[in-house]
Amino acid sequence: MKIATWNINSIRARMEHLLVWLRETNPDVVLLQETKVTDDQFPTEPIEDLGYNLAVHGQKSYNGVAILSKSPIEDITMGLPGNGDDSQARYIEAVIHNVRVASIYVPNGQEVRSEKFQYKLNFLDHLYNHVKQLLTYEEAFVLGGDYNIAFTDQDVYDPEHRRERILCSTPEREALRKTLYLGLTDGLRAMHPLGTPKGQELYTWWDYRAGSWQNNQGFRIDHLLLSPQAADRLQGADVDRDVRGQEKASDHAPVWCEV
DNA sequence: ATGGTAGGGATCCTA
Repeated sequence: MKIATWNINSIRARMEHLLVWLRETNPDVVLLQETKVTDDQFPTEPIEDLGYNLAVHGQKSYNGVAILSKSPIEDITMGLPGNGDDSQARYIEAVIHNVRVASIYVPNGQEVRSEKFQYKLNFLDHLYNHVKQLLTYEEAFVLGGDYNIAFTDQDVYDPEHRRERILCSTPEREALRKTLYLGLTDGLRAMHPLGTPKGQELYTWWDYRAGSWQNNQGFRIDHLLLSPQAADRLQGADVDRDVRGQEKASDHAPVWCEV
C-alpha cells in the first residue's frame, strides 16, 4: 500500500499537476493539505475518473485537507479530536484497508511567541493526546501531513540562520518530538538515515521567495509518522522532488511511503 | 532587519 502526503497549495490551482502525478506514481492513498476550497467546490470528478474515492474537509480560502483512496474510505473523522469546534479545517482521519490514516495541516505559527504560534502549540498538544489514544488500539496507522516543523538541524538548509525561528524553534520541536517519542516512526528518515549527500537532502518544502528552489534552500517539514504496527511493515519512503521543479508547482513536494 | 513569491479573493491575509 503506497501512501503519499502532499501540500498542494490550492487544489484548483494544482489540479493538472495532481492528475499527472497520480497517473505517473499511482499511489493507493493520498493525503492532501491546503486544498483552499469548500467541500461543495472541490473538483471531485477528474479524481474519481482515475479510480479514487474522496473524503474532503475544507473551508473557503485557507487550509483544507482531503483523503484520496482507491479502496473504500471508512470511519471518517473531520477535525482534530479535542480541538473543540475549530473553524480551521486542518485534520481528517479515516480507515482504509484496516490502516488508519490522517491528513494533517499543522498551523504554520507565523512568528515564535505570536498568538498564531500559541495556536500551533495548542494544536500539537491536542495531536499528542489524540495519538496517545490511537496507540491504545495497537493498530497500523500512518499520520501524514504538513507539520510545519523540521525535526532537526539536518532537516534545514541553513540551521544557524533559522535558529529559534518558525519551523525550527525549540518549543515547537519539543511539542512534536513528544508525540514522536510516544513510539511513532518518522517514515522518511527511517528509510534515509542521516548523512545524505549534498543536493540530495530530504527537503519537502522550498519557499517561493528568494530563489529558494533554485538554490536548494529547503526544509523537511512534511512527514509520515507511523505506528509500530505500520513501521514493522515499512518497505520504502521517498520525496517526489522533481514535482517541485515543474512550472507553477506547489511549494511542497509529495512524500510517500510503502507499507 | 527586510523583502523576496504565490494563492485566494478582496483591495489584504496567510504562508
